[in-house]
Amino acid sequence: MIAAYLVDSSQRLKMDDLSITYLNYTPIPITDLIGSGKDQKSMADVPLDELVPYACEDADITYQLYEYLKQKLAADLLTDVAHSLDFPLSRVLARMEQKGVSIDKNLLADFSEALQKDMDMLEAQIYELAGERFNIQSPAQLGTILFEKLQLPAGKKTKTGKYSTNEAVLSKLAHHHQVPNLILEYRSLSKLKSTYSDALPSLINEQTNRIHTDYNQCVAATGRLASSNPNLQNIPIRTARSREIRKAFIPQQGFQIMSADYSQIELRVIAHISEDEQMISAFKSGEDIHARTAMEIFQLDNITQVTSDHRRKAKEVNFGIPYGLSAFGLAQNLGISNAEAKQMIEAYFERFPRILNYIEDSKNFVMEHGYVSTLLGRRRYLPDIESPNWNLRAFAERAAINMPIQGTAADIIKSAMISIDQWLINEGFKSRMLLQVHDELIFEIHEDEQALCSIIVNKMESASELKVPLKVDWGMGAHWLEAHS
DNA sequence: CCCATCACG
DNA sequence: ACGTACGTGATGGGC
Repeated sequence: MIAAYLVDSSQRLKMDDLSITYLNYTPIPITDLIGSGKDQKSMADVPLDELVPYACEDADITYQLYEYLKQKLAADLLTDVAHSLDFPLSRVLARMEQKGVSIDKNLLADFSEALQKDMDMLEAQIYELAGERFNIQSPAQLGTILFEKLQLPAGKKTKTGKYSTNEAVLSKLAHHHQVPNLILEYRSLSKLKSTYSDALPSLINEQTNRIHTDYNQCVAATGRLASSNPNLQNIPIRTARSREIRKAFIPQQGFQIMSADYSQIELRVIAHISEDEQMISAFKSGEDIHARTAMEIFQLDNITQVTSDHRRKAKEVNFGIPYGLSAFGLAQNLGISNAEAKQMIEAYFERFPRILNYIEDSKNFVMEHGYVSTLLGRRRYLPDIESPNWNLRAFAERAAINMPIQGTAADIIKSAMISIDQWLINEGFKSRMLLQVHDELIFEIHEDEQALCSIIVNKMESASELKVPLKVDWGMGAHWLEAHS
């Protein structure tokens, strides 16, 4: 199983102060790995987790290790995604990590200051209304204040039996008391400040003056990447104030930030895998897919009959399908009755019967074979499908539905990344790929190379030939927010 | 160290 | 009749 080997074998060198120099200029001494003199081991005896297969393009020795690891793994690999995709991609990721991204720390410093002021005001109001001071950040203390002192109706308990004070619970309390809303407001500001505004500037590397994330190729069970130290795949965007953070992601002098993202890639993948004619024709003709879904679910004859409420509901169904949605989950998210949600799902499957087939096929496949796989053959084993525990089995079923979809989308963008990076390097362009956020690629485009944008978009759209076209939206600007179309 | 919460696709 | 949508990572509280 590829993932299992890669988890242990191919973590790239850490991008701390030391290793940037290390990566660029110093070949890894082979003796560090196999020892020397009479302690010297054969290459074959080196535990896989000590091998660093692809750290430095310029170092012969790392290349040898890379080749060695390829051979070593070849005997064990079930498929060739490792060779065709993940090994080549590891070099692309190493380049992106080393390149890093510029951060406007003055902007973030000002932002932090403004956040702190607002938090201080909220804090005072909360203490006033609660009638005492307490730690707002402590769910335990907050629970006591809200549900014992103020006698507000407690919602769900957490799984450890304590009062839940999460977003869903506090929102429902909004009309009982002012405090819950103030808490929510305080939390969102606090999150922005501690996780982003304060943290990012402190991670600027002194040598490069940029921040360097780690891309982990081996943790996500679906084949997605993960980003850490810092995580640059969860930079805020959903609210007006939070997306200010994105203004701090800026290009170096003479460049612009360009962002290109796949439109509806997971739904397109479902359309392809399930071969549902309705959905394929909707994507082929470039229709508004949520409006089209609304027409089908609510049995409307004409697109002009689709209200914004229809569309909103249909969008939520489309969103939930790849997760193995339930009537309960849909009802919760839409604030509608269980019965209405159930009816919508039934109507959906009646109109998109092949999607239902896909779900049933996935469940049957995983029960028979113990795994599911993506278009390129990446596998996820789901042993819980045999569990006597109903809950674990249900989770495994939903994961079996989701992984081929999420994973195929990951395969596609990985393939695009390899071809774009190779092309940028081979042609000697100054522009570089900086970041990947699951369905989005972010570049730094040199001012003389703006013509590259349409070629990048083209390469992304032709990364895979599906039964539906792939569509990419893109934009360019003086920072990430402006670039994100 | 785990838990709860919340940021993203 | 069961509990409740998939995949991640960072933070602060509290034991």
